[in-house]
Amino acid sequence: MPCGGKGTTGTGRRLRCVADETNTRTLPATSWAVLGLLSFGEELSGYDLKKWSDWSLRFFYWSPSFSQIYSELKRLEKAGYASSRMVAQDTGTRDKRVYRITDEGMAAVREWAREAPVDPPVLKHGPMLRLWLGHLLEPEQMREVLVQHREFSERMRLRAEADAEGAQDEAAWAYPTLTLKWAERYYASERDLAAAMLADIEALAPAPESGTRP
Amino acid sequence: MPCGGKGTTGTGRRLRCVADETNTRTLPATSWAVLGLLSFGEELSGYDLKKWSDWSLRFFYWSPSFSQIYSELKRLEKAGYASSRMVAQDTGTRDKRVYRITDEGMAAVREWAREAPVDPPVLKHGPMLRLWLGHLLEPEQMREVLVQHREFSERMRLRAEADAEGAQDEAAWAYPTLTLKWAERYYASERDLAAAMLADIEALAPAPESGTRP
DNA sequence: CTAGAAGTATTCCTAATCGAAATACCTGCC
DNA sequence: GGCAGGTATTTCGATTAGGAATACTTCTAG
Repeated sequence: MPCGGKGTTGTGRRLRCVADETNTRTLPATSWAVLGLLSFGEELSGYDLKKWSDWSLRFFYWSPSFSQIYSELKRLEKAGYASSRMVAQDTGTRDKRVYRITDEGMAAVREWAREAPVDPPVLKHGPMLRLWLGHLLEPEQMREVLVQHREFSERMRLRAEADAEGAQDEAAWAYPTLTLKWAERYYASERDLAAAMLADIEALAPAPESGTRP
Repeated sequence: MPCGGKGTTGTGRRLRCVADETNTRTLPATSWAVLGLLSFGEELSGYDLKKWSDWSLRFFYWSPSFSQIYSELKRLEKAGYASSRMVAQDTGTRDKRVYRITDEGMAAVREWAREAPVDPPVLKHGPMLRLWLGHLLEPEQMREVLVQHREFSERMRLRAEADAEGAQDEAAWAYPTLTLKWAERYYASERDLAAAMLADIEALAPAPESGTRP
Protein backbone atom coordinates (compact mmCIF):
# COMPACT_ATOMS: atom_id res chain seq x y z
CA MET A 1 0.00 0.00 0.00
CA PRO A 2 2.02 2.99 -1.23
CA CYS A 3 1.51 6.66 -0.40
CA GLY A 4 1.24 5.49 3.19
CA GLY A 5 -2.50 5.97 2.74
CA LYS A 6 -5.04 3.66 4.29
CA GLY A 7 -8.37 5.21 3.65
CA THR A 8 -8.27 5.70 -0.10
CA THR A 9 -11.48 3.78 -0.60
CA GLY A 10 -14.84 5.35 -0.09
CA THR A 11 -15.00 8.68 -1.88
CA GLY A 12 -13.96 7.83 -5.40
CA ARG A 13 -12.00 11.12 -5.45
CA ARG A 14 -8.70 11.15 -7.22
CA LEU A 15 -5.81 10.99 -4.80
CA ARG A 16 -2.32 11.94 -5.88
CA CYS A 17 0.84 10.42 -4.47
CA VAL A 18 2.57 13.61 -3.41
CA ALA A 19 5.96 11.91 -2.94
CA ASP A 20 6.51 13.58 0.36
CA GLU A 21 8.82 16.50 -0.54
CA THR A 22 11.15 15.77 2.35
CA ASN A 23 11.66 12.13 1.36
CA THR A 24 14.05 12.52 -1.53
CA ARG A 25 15.41 9.03 -1.92
CA THR A 26 12.57 8.15 -4.24
CA LEU A 27 14.22 8.95 -7.57
CA PRO A 28 14.03 6.42 -10.41
CA ALA A 29 17.07 4.24 -11.05
CA THR A 30 18.18 6.23 -14.08
CA SER A 31 18.48 9.39 -12.00
CA TRP A 32 20.84 7.58 -9.69
CA ALA A 33 22.84 6.35 -12.66
CA VAL A 34 23.29 9.93 -13.90
CA LEU A 35 24.07 11.22 -10.43
CA GLY A 36 26.50 8.32 -10.05
CA LEU A 37 28.27 9.43 -13.22
CA LEU A 38 28.62 12.90 -11.68
CA SER A 39 29.79 11.45 -8.35
CA PHE A 40 33.28 10.96 -9.78
CA GLY A 41 33.58 14.71 -9.37
CA GLU A 42 33.90 16.10 -12.86
CA GLU A 43 31.88 18.90 -14.35
CA LEU A 44 30.06 17.48 -17.34
CA SER A 45 27.54 18.48 -19.99
CA GLY A 46 24.58 16.34 -20.99
CA TYR A 47 26.42 15.38 -24.12
CA ASP A 48 29.50 14.32 -22.13
CA LEU A 49 27.32 12.30 -19.81
CA LYS A 50 25.77 10.47 -22.73
CA LYS A 51 29.20 9.57 -24.07
CA TRP A 52 30.44 8.45 -20.66
CA SER A 53 27.43 6.27 -20.13
CA ASP A 54 27.75 4.80 -23.61
CA TRP A 55 31.33 3.86 -22.83
CA SER A 56 31.18 2.61 -19.29
CA LEU A 57 27.66 1.94 -18.10
CA ARG A 58 26.46 0.22 -21.24
CA PHE A 59 28.19 -3.03 -20.38
CA PHE A 60 25.80 -3.68 -17.55
CA TYR A 61 23.25 -0.88 -17.58
CA TRP A 62 21.37 0.10 -20.74
CA SER A 63 22.54 3.58 -21.61
CA PRO A 64 19.79 6.20 -21.25
CA SER A 65 18.85 8.38 -24.23
CA PHE A 66 19.87 12.01 -24.63
CA SER A 67 16.43 13.26 -23.88
CA GLN A 68 16.34 11.31 -20.67
CA ILE A 69 19.76 12.43 -19.55
CA TYR A 70 18.80 16.05 -20.07
CA SER A 71 15.57 15.71 -18.19
CA GLU A 72 17.28 13.82 -15.37
CA LEU A 73 19.78 16.68 -15.09
CA LYS A 74 16.96 19.19 -14.74
CA ARG A 75 15.35 17.06 -12.11
CA LEU A 76 18.61 16.62 -10.21
CA GLU A 77 19.20 20.35 -10.29
CA LYS A 78 15.70 21.05 -9.00
CA ALA A 79 16.26 18.54 -6.21
CA GLY A 80 19.45 20.35 -5.24
CA TYR A 81 21.63 17.36 -6.11
CA ALA A 82 23.45 19.08 -8.93
CA SER A 83 24.29 22.64 -9.94
CA SER A 84 24.98 23.96 -13.40
CA ARG A 85 26.58 26.85 -15.18
CA MET A 86 26.98 27.91 -18.79
CA VAL A 87 30.44 27.85 -20.29
CA ALA A 88 31.34 29.76 -23.42
CA GLN A 89 33.59 27.71 -25.65
CA ASP A 90 36.84 29.05 -27.06
CA THR A 91 36.39 28.82 -30.76
CA GLY A 92 33.05 28.87 -32.39
CA THR A 93 31.21 25.92 -30.89
CA ARG A 94 27.94 26.56 -29.19
CA ASP A 95 27.89 27.41 -25.47
CA LYS A 96 27.15 24.52 -23.22
CA ARG A 97 25.72 23.93 -19.79
CA VAL A 98 27.87 21.85 -17.46
CA TYR A 99 26.70 20.12 -14.31
CA ARG A 100 28.46 19.38 -11.07
CA ILE A 101 27.27 17.28 -8.16
CA THR A 102 26.48 19.10 -4.88
CA ASP A 103 27.22 17.93 -1.35
CA GLU A 104 23.56 16.98 -0.95
CA GLY A 105 23.76 15.03 -4.19
CA MET A 106 26.85 13.22 -2.97
CA ALA A 107 25.14 12.35 0.31
CA ALA A 108 21.98 11.20 -1.48
CA VAL A 109 23.69 8.97 -4.03
CA ARG A 110 25.92 7.51 -1.33
CA GLU A 111 22.88 6.71 0.74
CA TRP A 112 21.15 5.17 -2.25
CA ALA A 113 24.15 3.00 -3.12
CA ARG A 114 24.42 1.86 0.48
CA GLU A 115 20.86 1.43 1.59
CA ALA A 116 18.60 0.73 -1.37
CA PRO A 117 17.20 -2.79 -1.56
CA VAL A 118 19.00 -5.09 -4.02
CA ASP A 119 16.55 -5.69 -6.81
CA PRO A 120 16.80 -8.22 -9.57
CA PRO A 121 18.46 -7.19 -12.84
CA VAL A 122 16.13 -6.49 -15.76
CA LEU A 123 16.85 -8.62 -18.80
CA LYS A 124 15.10 -8.43 -22.16
CA HIS A 125 16.80 -11.04 -24.25
CA GLY A 126 15.38 -10.68 -27.76
CA PRO A 127 17.39 -13.55 -29.24
CA MET A 128 16.15 -15.96 -26.53
CA LEU A 129 12.57 -14.82 -27.08
CA ARG A 130 12.87 -15.86 -30.70
CA LEU A 131 14.50 -19.15 -29.89
CA TRP A 132 11.73 -19.79 -27.39
CA LEU A 133 9.45 -19.64 -30.44
CA GLY A 134 11.51 -22.37 -32.10
CA HIS A 135 8.37 -24.06 -33.40
CA LEU A 136 8.07 -21.14 -35.84
CA LEU A 137 11.65 -21.36 -37.14
CA GLU A 138 13.73 -23.67 -39.26
CA PRO A 139 16.79 -25.04 -37.45
CA GLU A 140 18.95 -23.05 -39.86
CA GLN A 141 17.34 -19.80 -38.69
CA MET A 142 17.81 -20.70 -35.05
CA ARG A 143 21.48 -21.23 -35.72
CA GLU A 144 21.70 -17.91 -37.49
CA VAL A 145 20.22 -16.05 -34.48
CA LEU A 146 22.62 -17.80 -32.13
CA VAL A 147 25.67 -17.26 -34.28
CA GLN A 148 24.95 -13.56 -34.46
CA HIS A 149 24.37 -13.36 -30.74
CA ARG A 150 27.58 -15.23 -30.06
CA GLU A 151 29.47 -12.80 -32.26
CA PHE A 152 27.89 -9.81 -30.58
CA SER A 153 28.85 -11.23 -27.17
CA GLU A 154 32.43 -11.73 -28.22
CA ARG A 155 32.65 -8.17 -29.55
CA MET A 156 31.33 -6.86 -26.25
CA ARG A 157 33.77 -9.02 -24.34
CA LEU A 158 36.68 -7.65 -26.32
CA ARG A 159 35.55 -4.10 -25.72
CA ALA A 160 35.19 -4.68 -22.00
CA GLU A 161 38.62 -6.25 -21.97
CA ALA A 162 40.17 -3.30 -23.77
CA ASP A 163 38.41 -0.78 -21.53
CA ALA A 164 39.45 -2.66 -18.41
CA GLU A 165 43.04 -2.55 -19.54
CA GLY A 166 42.81 1.18 -20.17
CA ALA A 167 41.23 1.84 -16.76
CA GLN A 168 43.31 -0.36 -14.48
CA ASP A 169 46.13 2.12 -13.92
CA GLU A 170 44.04 4.90 -12.35
CA ALA A 171 43.39 4.33 -8.67
CA ALA A 172 40.14 6.32 -8.98
CA TRP A 173 38.85 3.70 -11.42
CA ALA A 174 39.46 0.69 -9.19
CA TYR A 175 35.76 -0.15 -8.85
CA PRO A 176 34.76 0.63 -12.42
CA THR A 177 37.64 -1.65 -13.41
CA LEU A 178 36.20 -4.38 -11.22
CA THR A 179 32.84 -4.10 -12.98
CA LEU A 180 34.59 -4.13 -16.35
CA LYS A 181 36.22 -7.39 -15.37
CA TRP A 182 32.80 -8.65 -14.42
CA ALA A 183 31.49 -7.55 -17.83
CA GLU A 184 34.35 -9.33 -19.57
CA ARG A 185 33.36 -12.58 -17.87
CA TYR A 186 29.65 -11.92 -18.39
CA TYR A 187 30.03 -11.58 -22.15
CA ALA A 188 32.39 -14.54 -22.28
CA SER A 189 29.64 -16.51 -20.58
CA GLU A 190 26.98 -15.22 -23.00
CA ARG A 191 29.20 -16.31 -25.86
CA ASP A 192 29.67 -19.78 -24.37
CA LEU A 193 25.99 -20.11 -23.56
CA ALA A 194 25.18 -19.37 -27.21
CA ALA A 195 27.69 -22.02 -28.28
CA ALA A 196 26.19 -24.54 -25.86
CA MET A 197 22.69 -23.89 -27.18
CA LEU A 198 23.96 -24.25 -30.70
CA ALA A 199 25.20 -27.70 -29.69
CA ASP A 200 21.82 -28.53 -28.11
CA ILE A 201 20.06 -27.59 -31.34
CA GLU A 202 22.54 -29.65 -33.28
CA ALA A 203 21.54 -32.62 -31.13
CA LEU A 204 17.82 -32.01 -31.73
CA ALA A 205 18.06 -31.27 -35.45
CA PRO A 206 21.42 -32.13 -36.97
CA ALA A 207 22.62 -29.80 -39.73
CA PRO A 208 22.93 -31.40 -43.19
CA GLU A 209 26.71 -30.85 -43.22
CA SER A 210 27.54 -32.55 -39.97
CA GLY A 211 27.39 -36.12 -38.78
CA THR A 212 27.36 -37.48 -42.29
CA ARG A 213 30.89 -38.77 -42.26
CA PRO A 214 31.08 -42.51 -43.04
CA MET B 1 15.97 8.17 -41.76
CA PRO B 2 12.69 6.48 -40.78
CA CYS B 3 9.25 7.00 -42.33
CA GLY B 4 11.05 6.64 -45.65
CA GLY B 5 10.81 10.40 -45.91
CA LYS B 6 13.55 12.47 -47.47
CA GLY B 7 12.22 15.98 -47.67
CA THR B 8 11.17 16.54 -44.08
CA THR B 9 13.25 19.69 -43.75
CA GLY B 10 12.07 22.98 -45.07
CA THR B 11 8.53 23.65 -43.92
CA GLY B 12 8.70 23.28 -40.17
CA ARG B 13 5.34 21.54 -40.39
CA ARG B 14 4.74 18.63 -38.09
CA LEU B 15 5.00 15.36 -39.95
CA ARG B 16 3.58 12.17 -38.50
CA CYS B 17 5.00 8.74 -39.11
CA VAL B 18 1.92 7.06 -40.51
CA ALA B 19 3.39 3.56 -40.18
CA ASP B 20 2.30 2.59 -43.62
CA GLU B 21 -0.88 0.64 -42.95
CA THR B 22 0.17 -2.16 -45.25
CA ASN B 23 3.52 -2.70 -43.56
CA THR B 24 2.46 -4.45 -40.42
CA ARG B 25 5.72 -5.96 -39.22
CA THR B 26 6.47 -2.83 -37.22
CA LEU B 27 5.03 -3.84 -33.87
CA PRO B 28 7.08 -3.33 -30.69
CA ALA B 29 8.87 -6.33 -29.23
CA THR B 30 6.33 -6.84 -26.47
CA SER B 31 3.54 -7.29 -29.02
CA TRP B 32 5.52 -10.09 -30.57
CA ALA B 33 6.08 -11.63 -27.18
CA VAL B 34 2.33 -11.71 -26.52
CA LEU B 35 1.57 -12.98 -30.00
CA GLY B 36 4.30 -15.56 -29.48
CA LEU B 37 2.56 -16.75 -26.34
CA LEU B 38 -0.61 -17.17 -28.38
CA SER B 39 1.27 -18.94 -31.17
CA PHE B 40 1.27 -22.16 -29.17
CA GLY B 41 -2.37 -22.35 -30.19
CA GLU B 42 -4.34 -22.05 -26.97
CA GLU B 43 -7.21 -19.71 -26.34
CA LEU B 44 -6.15 -17.48 -23.46
CA SER B 45 -7.41 -14.53 -21.44
CA GLY B 46 -5.24 -11.54 -20.55
CA TYR B 47 -4.95 -12.91 -17.06
CA ASP B 48 -3.80 -16.30 -18.34
CA LEU B 49 -1.27 -14.61 -20.58
CA LYS B 50 0.15 -12.68 -17.65
CA LYS B 51 0.57 -15.85 -15.66
CA TRP B 52 2.15 -17.69 -18.57
CA SER B 53 4.60 -14.92 -19.17
CA ASP B 54 5.46 -14.70 -15.47
CA TRP B 55 6.23 -18.39 -15.52
CA SER B 56 8.04 -18.91 -18.76
CA LEU B 57 9.19 -15.66 -20.33
CA ARG B 58 10.46 -14.06 -17.16
CA PHE B 59 13.69 -16.05 -17.17
CA PHE B 60 14.94 -14.19 -20.20
CA TYR B 61 12.35 -11.58 -21.06
CA TRP B 62 10.98 -9.14 -18.49
CA SER B 63 7.33 -9.98 -18.05
CA PRO B 64 5.01 -7.21 -19.23
CA SER B 65 2.45 -5.72 -16.85
CA PHE B 66 -1.27 -6.50 -16.93
CA SER B 67 -2.10 -3.14 -18.41
CA GLN B 68 0.31 -3.68 -21.22
CA ILE B 69 -0.84 -7.18 -21.99
CA TYR B 70 -4.43 -6.00 -22.23
CA SER B 71 -3.55 -3.12 -24.51
CA GLU B 72 -1.35 -5.34 -26.68
CA LEU B 73 -4.26 -7.73 -27.05
CA LYS B 74 -6.48 -4.90 -28.26
CA ARG B 75 -3.83 -3.83 -30.71
CA LEU B 76 -3.33 -7.38 -31.98
CA GLU B 77 -7.05 -7.78 -32.47
CA LYS B 78 -7.27 -4.50 -34.38
CA ALA B 79 -4.36 -5.61 -36.55
CA GLY B 80 -6.20 -8.83 -37.32
CA TYR B 81 -3.56 -10.99 -35.64
CA ALA B 82 -5.87 -12.25 -32.91
CA SER B 83 -9.59 -12.74 -32.43
CA SER B 84 -11.51 -12.81 -29.21
CA ARG B 85 -14.78 -13.97 -27.74
CA MET B 86 -16.44 -13.75 -24.36
CA VAL B 87 -16.88 -16.92 -22.39
CA ALA B 88 -19.33 -17.26 -19.54
CA GLN B 89 -17.87 -19.24 -16.71
CA ASP B 90 -19.66 -22.18 -15.12
CA THR B 91 -20.05 -21.18 -11.55
CA GLY B 92 -20.16 -17.62 -10.49
CA THR B 93 -16.86 -16.17 -11.64
CA ARG B 94 -16.95 -13.16 -13.89
CA ASP B 95 -17.13 -13.63 -17.67
CA LYS B 96 -13.86 -13.36 -19.45
CA ARG B 97 -12.58 -12.52 -22.89
CA VAL B 98 -10.33 -15.10 -24.45
CA TYR B 99 -8.00 -14.53 -27.39
CA ARG B 100 -6.87 -16.84 -30.14
CA ILE B 101 -4.23 -16.22 -32.79
CA THR B 102 -5.45 -15.89 -36.40
CA ASP B 103 -3.76 -17.25 -39.51
CA GLU B 104 -2.48 -13.75 -40.29
CA GLY B 105 -1.11 -13.51 -36.77
CA MET B 106 0.62 -16.84 -37.16
CA ALA B 107 2.15 -15.73 -40.45
CA ALA B 108 3.24 -12.40 -39.00
CA VAL B 109 4.87 -13.78 -35.87
CA ARG B 110 6.57 -16.48 -37.90
CA GLU B 111 7.94 -13.86 -40.24
CA TRP B 112 9.11 -11.74 -37.32
CA ALA B 113 10.85 -14.66 -35.63
CA ARG B 114 12.55 -15.60 -38.89
CA GLU B 115 13.43 -12.29 -40.45
CA ALA B 116 13.82 -9.60 -37.80
CA PRO B 117 17.36 -8.39 -37.22
CA VAL B 118 19.08 -9.88 -34.16
CA ASP B 119 19.43 -7.02 -31.75
CA PRO B 120 21.45 -6.94 -28.57
CA PRO B 121 19.76 -7.97 -25.32
CA VAL B 122 18.78 -5.16 -22.96
CA LEU B 123 20.34 -5.50 -19.54
CA LYS B 124 19.76 -3.20 -16.58
CA HIS B 125 21.89 -4.63 -13.86
CA GLY B 126 21.09 -2.60 -10.73
CA PRO B 127 23.52 -4.48 -8.48
CA MET B 128 26.43 -3.85 -10.89
CA LEU B 129 25.48 -0.17 -11.14
CA ARG B 130 25.92 0.09 -7.41
CA LEU B 131 29.16 -1.81 -7.38
CA TRP B 132 30.40 0.46 -10.15
CA LEU B 133 29.97 3.22 -7.58
CA GLY B 134 32.23 1.36 -5.19
CA HIS B 135 33.93 4.57 -4.13
CA LEU B 136 30.70 5.44 -2.31
CA LEU B 137 30.45 2.15 -0.42
CA GLU B 138 32.22 0.34 2.36
CA PRO B 139 33.59 -3.07 1.33
CA GLU B 140 31.09 -4.66 3.69
CA GLN B 141 28.19 -3.12 1.76
CA MET B 142 29.60 -4.25 -1.57
CA ARG B 143 29.75 -7.77 -0.22
CA GLU B 144 26.17 -7.53 0.96
CA VAL B 145 24.93 -6.49 -2.50
CA LEU B 146 26.83 -9.35 -4.12
CA VAL B 147 25.71 -11.95 -1.63
CA GLN B 148 22.09 -11.01 -2.19
CA HIS B 149 22.53 -11.07 -5.93
CA ARG B 150 24.21 -14.46 -5.76
CA GLU B 151 21.32 -15.81 -3.74
CA PHE B 152 18.77 -14.38 -6.13
CA SER B 153 20.62 -15.98 -9.06
CA GLU B 154 20.66 -19.36 -7.39
CA ARG B 155 16.94 -19.15 -6.66
CA MET B 156 16.26 -18.36 -10.31
CA ARG B 157 18.51 -21.20 -11.43
CA LEU B 158 16.60 -23.65 -9.26
CA ARG B 159 13.30 -22.45 -10.62
CA ALA B 160 14.49 -22.76 -14.21
CA GLU B 161 15.75 -26.24 -13.43
CA ALA B 162 12.43 -27.28 -11.92
CA ASP B 163 10.46 -25.80 -14.83
CA ALA B 164 12.72 -27.46 -17.37
CA GLU B 165 12.14 -30.80 -15.73
CA GLY B 166 8.39 -30.25 -15.80
CA ALA B 167 8.42 -29.25 -19.49
CA GLN B 168 10.77 -31.81 -21.00
CA ASP B 169 8.19 -34.54 -21.52
CA GLU B 170 5.89 -32.62 -23.84
CA ALA B 171 7.11 -32.62 -27.43
CA ALA B 172 5.36 -29.27 -27.98
CA TRP B 173 7.65 -27.72 -25.38
CA ALA B 174 10.92 -28.83 -26.94
CA TYR B 175 12.11 -25.31 -27.70
CA PRO B 176 10.84 -23.68 -24.52
CA THR B 177 12.69 -26.48 -22.72
CA LEU B 178 15.84 -25.56 -24.59
CA THR B 179 15.56 -21.94 -23.45
CA LEU B 180 14.90 -23.10 -19.90
CA LYS B 181 18.13 -25.05 -20.06
CA TRP B 182 19.79 -21.90 -21.29
CA ALA B 183 18.28 -19.98 -18.36
CA GLU B 184 19.52 -22.60 -15.93
CA ARG B 185 23.06 -22.09 -17.19
CA TYR B 186 22.63 -18.32 -17.37
CA TYR B 187 21.67 -18.02 -13.70
CA ALA B 188 24.37 -20.49 -12.70
CA SER B 189 26.81 -18.17 -14.44
CA GLU B 190 25.36 -15.08 -12.74
CA ARG B 191 25.79 -16.83 -9.42
CA ASP B 192 29.41 -17.74 -10.21
CA LEU B 193 30.17 -14.25 -11.51
CA ALA B 194 28.93 -12.81 -8.22
CA ALA B 195 31.17 -15.23 -6.34
CA ALA B 196 34.16 -14.29 -8.50
CA MET B 197 33.60 -10.59 -7.90
CA LEU B 198 33.28 -11.27 -4.19
CA ALA B 199 36.73 -12.83 -4.41
CA ASP B 200 38.07 -9.82 -6.34
CA ILE B 201 36.78 -7.49 -3.65
CA GLU B 202 38.31 -9.69 -1.00
CA ALA B 203 41.65 -9.23 -2.75
CA LEU B 204 41.25 -5.44 -2.87
CA ALA B 205 39.92 -4.99 0.66
CA PRO B 206 40.25 -8.10 2.86
CA ALA B 207 37.43 -8.66 5.31
CA PRO B 208 38.42 -8.43 9.01
CA GLU B 209 37.47 -12.10 9.57
CA SER B 210 39.58 -13.60 6.84
CA GLY B 211 43.28 -13.97 6.29
CA THR B 212 44.07 -13.38 9.96
CA ARG B 213 44.97 -16.96 10.72
CA PRO B 214 48.53 -17.23 12.14
C1' DC C 1 35.89 26.19 -52.96
C1' DT C 2 31.74 24.27 -51.76
C1' DA C 3 28.52 20.58 -50.65
C1' DG C 4 27.89 17.25 -47.59
C1' DA C 5 29.26 14.18 -43.81
C1' DA C 6 30.27 13.96 -39.11
C1' DG C 7 30.80 15.87 -34.46
C1' DT C 8 28.98 18.88 -30.59
C1' DA C 9 24.96 20.25 -27.91
C1' DT C 10 20.14 20.46 -26.70
C1' DT C 11 15.09 20.24 -27.12
C1' DC C 12 10.65 18.37 -28.51
C1' DC C 13 7.39 15.01 -29.24
C1' DT C 14 5.30 10.57 -29.33
C1' DA C 15 4.98 5.99 -28.25
C1' DA C 16 6.09 2.34 -25.14
C1' DT C 17 6.13 0.66 -20.57
C1' DC C 18 5.49 0.29 -15.69
C1' DG C 19 3.09 -0.33 -11.64
C1' DA C 20 -0.24 0.78 -8.49
C1' DA C 21 -4.97 1.24 -7.64
C1' DA C 22 -9.87 0.83 -8.62
C1' DT C 23 -13.44 -2.29 -9.57
C1' DA C 24 -15.92 -6.55 -9.05
C1' DC C 25 -17.13 -10.92 -7.88
C1' DC C 26 -16.09 -15.56 -5.89
C1' DT C 27 -14.15 -19.05 -2.52
C1' DG C 28 -12.33 -20.59 1.63
C1' DC C 29 -10.88 -20.04 6.24
C1' DC C 30 -11.03 -18.55 11.07
C1' DG D 1 -19.32 -12.35 9.40
C1' DG D 2 -15.36 -10.64 7.85
C1' DC D 3 -11.34 -10.67 5.47
C1' DA D 4 -7.55 -12.69 2.97
C1' DG D 5 -6.67 -14.35 -1.56
C1' DG D 6 -7.55 -15.73 -6.36
C1' DT D 7 -9.72 -14.43 -10.93
C1' DA D 8 -10.33 -10.75 -14.35
C1' DT D 9 -9.99 -6.17 -16.42
C1' DT D 10 -9.60 -1.11 -16.68
C1' DT D 11 -7.74 3.34 -15.61
C1' DC D 12 -4.33 6.65 -14.51
C1' DG D 13 -0.07 8.92 -13.95
C1' DA D 14 4.76 8.60 -14.18
C1' DT D 15 8.73 6.79 -16.35
C1' DT D 16 11.48 5.49 -20.20
C1' DA D 17 12.79 5.17 -24.99
C1' DG D 18 14.23 7.04 -28.97
C1' DG D 19 13.63 9.46 -33.27
C1' DA D 20 13.50 14.03 -35.30
C1' DA D 21 14.39 18.91 -35.30
C1' DT D 22 17.56 22.53 -34.65
C1' DA D 23 21.89 24.81 -35.00
C1' DC D 24 26.47 25.58 -35.51
C1' DT D 25 31.27 23.79 -36.53
C1' DT D 26 34.97 21.28 -38.57
C1' DC D 27 36.62 18.09 -41.71
C1' DT D 28 36.79 16.11 -46.25
C1' DA D 29 36.12 14.78 -51.01
C1' DG D 30 34.98 16.23 -55.53
